[in-house]
Amino acid sequence: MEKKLTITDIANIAQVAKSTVSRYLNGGPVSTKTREKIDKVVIENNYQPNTFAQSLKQKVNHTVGVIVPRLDSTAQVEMLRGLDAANKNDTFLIVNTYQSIERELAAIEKLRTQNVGGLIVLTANLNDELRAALADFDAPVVIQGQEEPSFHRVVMNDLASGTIVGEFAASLSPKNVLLLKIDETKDWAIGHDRFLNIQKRLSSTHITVVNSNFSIAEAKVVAQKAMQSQTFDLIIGATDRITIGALQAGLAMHQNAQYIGFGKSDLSTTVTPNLTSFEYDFYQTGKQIYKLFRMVRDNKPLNKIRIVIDGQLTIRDSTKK
Amino acid sequence: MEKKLTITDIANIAQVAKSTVSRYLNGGPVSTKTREKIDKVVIENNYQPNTFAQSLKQKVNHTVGVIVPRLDSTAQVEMLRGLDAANKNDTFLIVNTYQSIERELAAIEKLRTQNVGGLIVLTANLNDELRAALADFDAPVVIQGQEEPSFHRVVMNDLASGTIVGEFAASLSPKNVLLLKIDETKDWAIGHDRFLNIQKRLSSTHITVVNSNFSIAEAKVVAQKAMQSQTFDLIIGATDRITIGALQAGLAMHQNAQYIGFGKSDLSTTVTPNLTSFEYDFYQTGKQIYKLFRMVRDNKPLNKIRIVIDGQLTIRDSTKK
DNA sequence: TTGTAGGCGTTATCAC
DNA sequence: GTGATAACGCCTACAA
Repeated sequence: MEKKLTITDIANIAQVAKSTVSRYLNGGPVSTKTREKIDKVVIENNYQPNTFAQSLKQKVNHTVGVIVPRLDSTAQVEMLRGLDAANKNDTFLIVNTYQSIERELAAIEKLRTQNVGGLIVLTANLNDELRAALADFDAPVVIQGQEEPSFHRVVMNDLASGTIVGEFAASLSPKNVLLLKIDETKDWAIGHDRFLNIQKRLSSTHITVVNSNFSIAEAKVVAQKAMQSQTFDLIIGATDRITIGALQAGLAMHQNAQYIGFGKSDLSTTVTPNLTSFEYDFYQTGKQIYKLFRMVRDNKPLNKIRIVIDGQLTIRDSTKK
Repeated sequence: MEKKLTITDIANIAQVAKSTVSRYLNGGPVSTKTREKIDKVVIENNYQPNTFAQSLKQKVNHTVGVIVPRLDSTAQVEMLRGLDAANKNDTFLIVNTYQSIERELAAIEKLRTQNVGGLIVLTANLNDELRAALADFDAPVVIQGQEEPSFHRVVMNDLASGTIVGEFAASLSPKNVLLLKIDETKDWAIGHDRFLNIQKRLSSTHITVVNSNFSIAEAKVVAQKAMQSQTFDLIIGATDRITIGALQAGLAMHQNAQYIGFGKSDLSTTVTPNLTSFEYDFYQTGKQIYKLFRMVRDNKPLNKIRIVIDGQLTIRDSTKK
């Protein structure tokens, strides 16, 4: 816990100029003899360069802010894992905004004052204010989750997913369907796109649509209420968690429905019955996001880039009667 | 996205010396007239001071590294939320180590080179190497989760919890008990302390002890295997997730047991039946950790400080026959 | 109250 | 290959 040594200190100890030490540290040309001298001193004193001084010079900041709406979500955590896996030499500053717009704005502002070298916004759900704040940001920005033409983005192909799920759902010939979705003003991709084609494919079936939030508990309450007046034979939830809430409601209300979820949580295979679910690979998505970010930072493309991630339907017990 | 303005730039524009601008920025004495001049320029140009240059002088680094073994855990995320809530003006650098010792060592090393102003290690599970690395760290370190006398720490009172759970379990007069725990070499607090007094209180009952990891899936597999040769009427899992895995195994194997978990996940109240669980308030724990960290950083106490968090048993349907 | 002149630790440029 | 020396952007005596 002694005070940190500087490049000057070890230069003095090793009897060389500090510029030589700097060269040594950065792999510049150094004679074997002096290299050994410096080696010794550096190791003995466990020298660590001062990052601030380095960054002060280098100007390129390798800290990138990652804004995530919540951490208690498999999708988010998997994307973070993907970012980590693809990461070359950046440091991620993860900021949890707890699904609050105000916190998100504050986070952007704080990250700005911290001069992060870029911004990755997961499950971006932008209003005009956020859009403006991000557009103003003086470093590359990549967002994920929503179709925002004015930003570089990685989006899930929710329209196509809906078609696939809708077709599969139709093939089950349900009589009375419950759709548990998210308010589309809160999450357009999930609340609107994901369900658009489901509803189209089931247009000849009786459908009840109810909004929930992302928690199991809320989904259970909402589903239970819907079940008081009707009996459903197919329930599609906007996420696995939501579907699980519905499943528990179904159990409590003794309704014997089939269930379909979205996501790739470990929950789907551990709940009984195992959940049929439309799955996105969020780990790979995270990698893609990082790659896109690097691309944007390095090449500063003129046009906004859009990457689309497809998923696939995995059929499990919850849709086998 | 223009190049950043410096304090010198705005000094030039405002026709004052840069030291005056610096004083202005730091609340030093500035006349109303010049203040207004500078105000104008700063706002118009949306000036942001360079954190690196600032930190280079200030020496006190307000970036705190937070090492967390996993993010897909209610306990961890709640502690992070507590840290956020208690946070005064630090920036947390969250590093997920994915439960890997190597990654944890690497994380410590990386955080060291980043000169973080401190370290908070959640659910610290230390081996000698980690212990050494942390002891060497040239900034305050606070750990959580394990009884490590050589570190400032916040620990859960797992011994007392075990007593409470054990007594309650005994009151259910079970005939055959399954304990699903964690390998004690992997997590002493949970694997050993948490179960020590449970086993004591149930010493006159037939007990089977099996190890699992923290995932629902693994717990289910392990429990199912145990159930092949025996029928249990009480199952106690080391965490809620583990208990839920067991519960699903029980369902699959048509065993009608009672269940007790540990933790405070939203799962316990959404699963059917609702889980009786010994609950710790990890959000408050997170706050405590931050307070302890601040205390340590500011006062540099000579002795290691230990804070103990108690929990409470919440009885729900899973132990009501 | 203001401005001048260092200095924080590092890297980059240039002579040597 | 090496070593002065000048930046980087900010802060802080100190002098004016």
